[in-house]
Parts: sequence; C-alpha cells; structure tokens
Amino acid sequence: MNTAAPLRSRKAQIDRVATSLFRARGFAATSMRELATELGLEAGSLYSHIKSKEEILHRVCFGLAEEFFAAFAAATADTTAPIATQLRLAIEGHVRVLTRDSAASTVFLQEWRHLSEPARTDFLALRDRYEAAFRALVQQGIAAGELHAPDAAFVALTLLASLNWLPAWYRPDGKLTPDEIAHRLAEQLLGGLLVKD
Amino acid sequence: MNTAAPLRSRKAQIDRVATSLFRARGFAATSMRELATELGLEAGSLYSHIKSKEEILHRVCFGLAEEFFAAFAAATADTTAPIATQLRLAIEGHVRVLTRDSAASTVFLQEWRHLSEPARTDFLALRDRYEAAFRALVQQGIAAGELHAPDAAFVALTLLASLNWLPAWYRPDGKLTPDEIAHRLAEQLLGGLLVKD
DNA sequence: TATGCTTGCTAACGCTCGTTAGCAAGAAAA
DNA sequence: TTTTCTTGCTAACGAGCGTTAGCAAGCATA
Repeated sequence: MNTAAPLRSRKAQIDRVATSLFRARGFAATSMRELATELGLEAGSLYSHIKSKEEILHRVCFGLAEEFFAAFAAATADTTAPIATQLRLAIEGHVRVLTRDSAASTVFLQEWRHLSEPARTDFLALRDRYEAAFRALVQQGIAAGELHAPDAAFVALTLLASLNWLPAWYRPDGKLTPDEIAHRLAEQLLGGLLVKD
Repeated sequence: MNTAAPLRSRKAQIDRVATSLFRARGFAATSMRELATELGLEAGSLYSHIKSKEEILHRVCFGLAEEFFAAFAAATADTTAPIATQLRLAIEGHVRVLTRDSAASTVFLQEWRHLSEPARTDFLALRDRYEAAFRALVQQGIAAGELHAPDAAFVALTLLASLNWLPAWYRPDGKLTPDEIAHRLAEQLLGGLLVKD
C-alpha cells in the first residue's frame, strides 16, 4: 500500500547506487559514508545489508561476467551458422550487455583490480576465458576462409578493445539505440576483416 | 664519478615510480608511504621534491596530452598528402606515444578523473580537442571520397577506442615491436573504411 | 500475543591517509 | 671559509577510512 515501497530489495538498491558511485569516482575513492548519504542513511546502517564494501564490487564484477558468457553462448549456439554470423552476433550480444548497464560495465572493466585475492585471480581467469572464446571464433573464421587477418589474437584484442570503450561514451539518451550501435559496430569492425566476394 | 648517480633528477624519478604505482593500483589506492618505500625513503621526504600527490598526476596527464598533440601535428603537417595517409600517420603516431610509456599512458587514460578542478575540466577540454581533430580528419576523408563511413564521429570514437586499449595489453618485451603494432592497427582499422579501387 | 526478520540508529574502534614543521648532513657555489 | 641548495630524517597534525557492537522500532508470520 506504500507507493514509496522499494522496487527492489534494499541490497539491490545499495548495489545500484554503489555501482554508479564506483563508476564516477572509482572504487577506492568512494567512501561508505558517501554511499550511505546517497541512499539517505548512516554509514553503519549499510552493514545490515552487506558484509563489506568489496562484497559489492565482487557481486558487480562476477555478475556481469556471467552476463557476458551467457550472451556469447547464445550468439554461438547455432554451430551450423557461418562463423562470420556467429561473430557478428557475439559482437552484438557483447554490446547489448555493455549498454544495458553501462555503469556496471565500467566497473567491470576498470575496477576489478580492487578485488583482493583470490577473487582477483578468479576474475582474471574468467576474463581470459572470455577473450579466448572470442579468439577461437576468429581463428575458426580465418581457417574457414571467411575472414582474412594475419593474427587471430591481434584481431580479437582490438575487437574487444573497440567494444569495451563503449561505456565511456555511451549515453542511454543518445541518438543511437543500443541495437543500432551494436549493428554499426559489428559492421565497421568486420568490414575490414570479411573476405570480399 | 659516482656510478650510482641518478640518471634523472630525483623529481623525475618520483614521477616515474609514482606513475607505475598509479597504473598498478590506481591513483586513489596508492599511498605516499608506499611510493616512498618503493623509492627507499620516508613519506615526508617526498615533499622536499614535490608539492602534493596530485601534482604528480597533473604532470603525467598534461605531459602526455602534449605528446599526443605533438604526434598528431607531425602526422598532419603535410596537408597536401592524401587524408588516408595523414590518418594512417596519426594512428601510428598515437600508438607510438602509447607504447613509448605505457604506464603513463594508462594513467593518462584512466586516472585523470582524480584531478580536482579546475585541472579536471582543463584536461577534458584537451581530450575533446584531440578527439575533435581526429574526427575532423575522418570527416575530410569522407568528404574527399577517400573513406566510406556513415558517421565520422562514430568512426573516430571507435578508432581511438581500439588504440586506447593498447596499454592494457601491450608488453614492451612482446613479439611485436611498437612500429609493427602501429602499422598493423592502422591496416586493420582502415581496412574496412578505405574506398576500394 | 509472541517471535523473528528487516531496517536503521548512535557511538566508537583502530588504522591509514596526505601533509607539515623542524632539523641536519653533504655537496656545490661564492 | 661561508653560503646555499639538495636531500633526507623524525615526529606529529587533523581528518577520514571501513567496520563493529549494541540497541530499537516496525512489520510479517506463527
């Protein structure tokens, strides 16, 4: 009956506000008191909902990792499709995850180093696995004669690089929709790679 | 006569070590005591050479900005050259600055937000000017019919994005030299943009 | 009514932070 | 020799940090 009832749990609310602060100021430069103020409560009260500051970061980083893997799996589910198509879908899926929550994406991309061990090592292993999956797809594409490039690793790296800069400039209220951005990026990045008919 | 004499001034030495710490841990998470220890002295002693922690960050960020502008100016000095050539030179110049000191580059790209006003605003203005220069070059290329792309701003953004991820994975002892990387990046990124003969 | 969960408060803990004051030794310049 | 610059130390400052203990109000469930 309360119209001001939280749409999400308090914990999820904390995560959301913390994520946007982490994006704006960085994890280390964001204080729990600042976060509490932003939520309209006292610093100590946060600990009724969370265990530690790092726990928030952990949830954001690993949560997003899961989303990236899910998007990639969906894009490459149809193994009978041409590699170029799978790659295009993977790019578009990656962009969709990035734009769905660009604050969380920025934290995922930039703030993971503030994870302490062993989470940090685990995270890097996940990131490496993801990059390797992209690399393997490019490799297959080259082997199948669909792509031409001297070095699959190099291509995969610059591909992800172009994509991962997106949260730095993407604005949800910009003139391009996430799907348009995704499509255009895929177009432009694959343009130089596809074997011309 | 002293073989252990500092190759650079103490101040420059502090800048260098601080830059590498800023890269590894981030500006906010790097303490002056940590920096001092790394240099083999006490925290208070740093202040015989520098005015503040932020002063170091300021010098790194604005110093690198200058290098980027210089490289761009050199690449586009010959205004009679085809735009595609100028763009290729600008890309290679950008990459050369990035690889010459990848620690400083990372700080330049990631840690500028810890500058306080008005330096922060000044810095962003410089960055915008640089991006605008790249954008203008792409625009000219499209107008001259040398490049085909639907949106110069989009192209410039993704171009710089691919390049700026470089410090994240570049290793000076890797198998590719900076010049090879520069050349290959220019090739790959322009591949999809150049109008085919 | 009783129980327990959610939510939040106040007050404080031990610690680290960036920075400063004051002093001193050695080298270089006068 | 005197002066000045460079370099570094110790000790301490005030402030902010993440986190905890203990308590309490309100609500949902039993």
